[in-house]
Amino acid sequence: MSDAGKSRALFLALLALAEGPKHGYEISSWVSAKSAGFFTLSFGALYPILHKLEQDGLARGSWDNSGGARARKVYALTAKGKKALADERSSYRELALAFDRLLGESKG
Amino acid sequence: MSDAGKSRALFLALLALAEGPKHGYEISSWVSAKSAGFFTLSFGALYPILHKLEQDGLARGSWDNSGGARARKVYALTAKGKKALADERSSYRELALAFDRLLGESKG
DNA sequence: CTCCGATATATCTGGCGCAGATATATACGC
DNA sequence: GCGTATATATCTGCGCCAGATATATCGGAG
Repeated sequence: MSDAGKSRALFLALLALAEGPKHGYEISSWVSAKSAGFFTLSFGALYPILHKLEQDGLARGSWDNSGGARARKVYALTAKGKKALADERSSYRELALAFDRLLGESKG
Repeated sequence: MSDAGKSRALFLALLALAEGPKHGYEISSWVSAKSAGFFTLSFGALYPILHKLEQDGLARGSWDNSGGARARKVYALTAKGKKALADERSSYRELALAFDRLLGESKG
């Protein structure tokens, strides 16, 4: 198997952050909303990804304790993260093309 | 996460069998050839799938001991298997559409 | 003022899909 | 007789992810 599209959850998280800085809960909501419920990003999948993103320097996380809100950690894509997303995008495009070729050949 | 596209290997195996009955080794070769090497279906993934396909009545397997060839088990899609493939196809289409909508929105 | 649901982050567990390694056996060319 | 390609099969380990669980705060309903 090709390893393209290895982790959907990672791709979706990067996609959410590409629109602007967000905290975990917000990313999860964004994914559900923007995909009309088709995709769901569970917290059990999301948080480890967020930590890895920060650890690998793809996103910068900063605590927002601004008054009257429970503490939330806001993540913003770094330049490296934007590049990683671009890579994921082209991987996805290749994957989709490969599938389309296969699907196109057999039975219109 | 949506469970669409849960198993690429299964989809690829069904796709190979849709073109005509094949045995395991042949399915693996077909996938590599038709995708120009983009996809690879390892035997460790393929054989368990083939057994499950037979067990679930999606494919019928029959041993071919015809003279001068090592014994090979040829699988052919059943009506149920063809329906399963049609379902996989439409699942894939939905998945691709969902991704395209998401990708289209952020950064054309 | 208390309960409850929504917000919010986080970890742990188990299941599943798959690649790679390994085992076994036969056909064919050299 | 030997190596390579053909052929089926299982086992192991790793990575991804859903669901369960824990903890804490905020705002509104009662």
